[in-house]
Amino acid sequence: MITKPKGTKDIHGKDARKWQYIEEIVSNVLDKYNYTLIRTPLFEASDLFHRGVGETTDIVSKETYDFIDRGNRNMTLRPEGTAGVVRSFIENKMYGDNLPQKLFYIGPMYRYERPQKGRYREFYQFGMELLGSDDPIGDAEVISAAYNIYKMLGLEKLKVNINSLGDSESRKDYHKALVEYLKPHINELCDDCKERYQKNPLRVLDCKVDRDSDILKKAPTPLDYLNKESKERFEKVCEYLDMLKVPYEVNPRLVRGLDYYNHTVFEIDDTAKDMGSQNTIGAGGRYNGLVKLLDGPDTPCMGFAAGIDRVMVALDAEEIDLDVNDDVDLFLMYVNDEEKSYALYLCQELRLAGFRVDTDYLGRSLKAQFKQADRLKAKYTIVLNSKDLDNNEVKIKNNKTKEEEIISIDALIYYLDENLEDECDCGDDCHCGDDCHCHDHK
RNA sequence: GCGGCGUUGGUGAAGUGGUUAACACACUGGUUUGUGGCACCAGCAUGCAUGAGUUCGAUCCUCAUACGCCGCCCCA
Repeated sequence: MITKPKGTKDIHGKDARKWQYIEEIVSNVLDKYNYTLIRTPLFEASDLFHRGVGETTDIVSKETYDFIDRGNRNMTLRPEGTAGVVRSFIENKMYGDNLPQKLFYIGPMYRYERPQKGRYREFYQFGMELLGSDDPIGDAEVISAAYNIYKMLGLEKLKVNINSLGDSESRKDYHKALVEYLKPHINELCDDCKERYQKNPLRVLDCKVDRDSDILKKAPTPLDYLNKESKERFEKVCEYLDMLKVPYEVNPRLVRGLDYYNHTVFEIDDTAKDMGSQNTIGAGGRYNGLVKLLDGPDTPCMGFAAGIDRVMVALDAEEIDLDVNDDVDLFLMYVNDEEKSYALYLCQELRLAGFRVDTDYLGRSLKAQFKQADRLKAKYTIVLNSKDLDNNEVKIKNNKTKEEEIISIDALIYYLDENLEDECDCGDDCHCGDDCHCHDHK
């Protein structure tokens, strides 16, 4: 038997409905912020990620899915979303359109890693990018949008960490200072940190092992080296976050793994137990240098990305059961051929009218059809009967109340409309019919 | 890239170096029922991830491979 590749998964059944629901919330919320969807290719020229994400990052140096296509081009399955969006921004000359450009994406990303909880080789992210604004309100808004999406999904145990790496000048100063500070202490650090010191000294800061040691507690942080401008900027971001009532914590030792960040960086964790070691459900920051690095005009940007797989883990850890509706409205039963063809027709009419309708496809006995209706949690059932059909009538049964009614076929749509309308359980006494966006109220 | 544990039917799983691989749920058929949901009866793994080895004989022991889960690294 051929099985799916390592670290991938099939999403189906009730889970698939949950995914759809999450994606719907993301789209709806970001639509209110006036972000528009952008879809970029799942694979790009390898150079895009080598230059954009950073040659020395682990993501690029050891986790990409690379392949050579039949035209001998080096291609890479995208390991993250920002590089592709920026490439598209430049290639389509969006910098010439109204700025800022406010874009969001949802889709699969690929990293060649050992799978574990909340981590797959093919995983899903949604993200947003604000391109062309350097104003701190953008930083605050992106963070709050991210926060609000999680809240909208019902997540409560959120922790927002923010920090500032400063502009390139501040960052350079700090880097130098940190290396000098750590140099005499090198042998007291854990083995991983010895390696980090060589490769990416900033990462020593959030080491899980040495985090509590005096060496790191006393180590300089990026905040200590912000120049005046960067510092004022960061204070503004915090001020705006207060205004937006986003609870956050300044974490001076927060650093990010991708090279393109500067100024504001942030991470949103879910603090519920059972999150495993992957408790970061989203992260982002400002990347003012990236567009220019990729040969576009110097354009300041702010962005965010969330791991949908991890959001699913978080929902699970917080024991939130997304209330997805997978019940069918009506199950149609039949016995003989005449009824069968009429069932086919009636199904179509009701579906076009907007109801979720199902029927038997296996020539099952009436008893088995009733069982099937129960399994599908049909709200209503109809057993087609030749005599009733001759009278242009059907007997419809409410499966909850067990009440049966004989109504004319012409009135069927109206009947279902009336009776299914108040099925909405958003708790807000809403009488939205088909176009229900009840979760908007929650 | 490194480490630990795991892999038995549609599902959850018990189990043993040697004829018929427990039990439950689900599923299918039947009986009963004023057209089902209850009850009862019957059916449902020639096979225990794959490959090789040890053995008279392996699902059970050994090794390798694949996949899964968890952790490290790293990251969403």
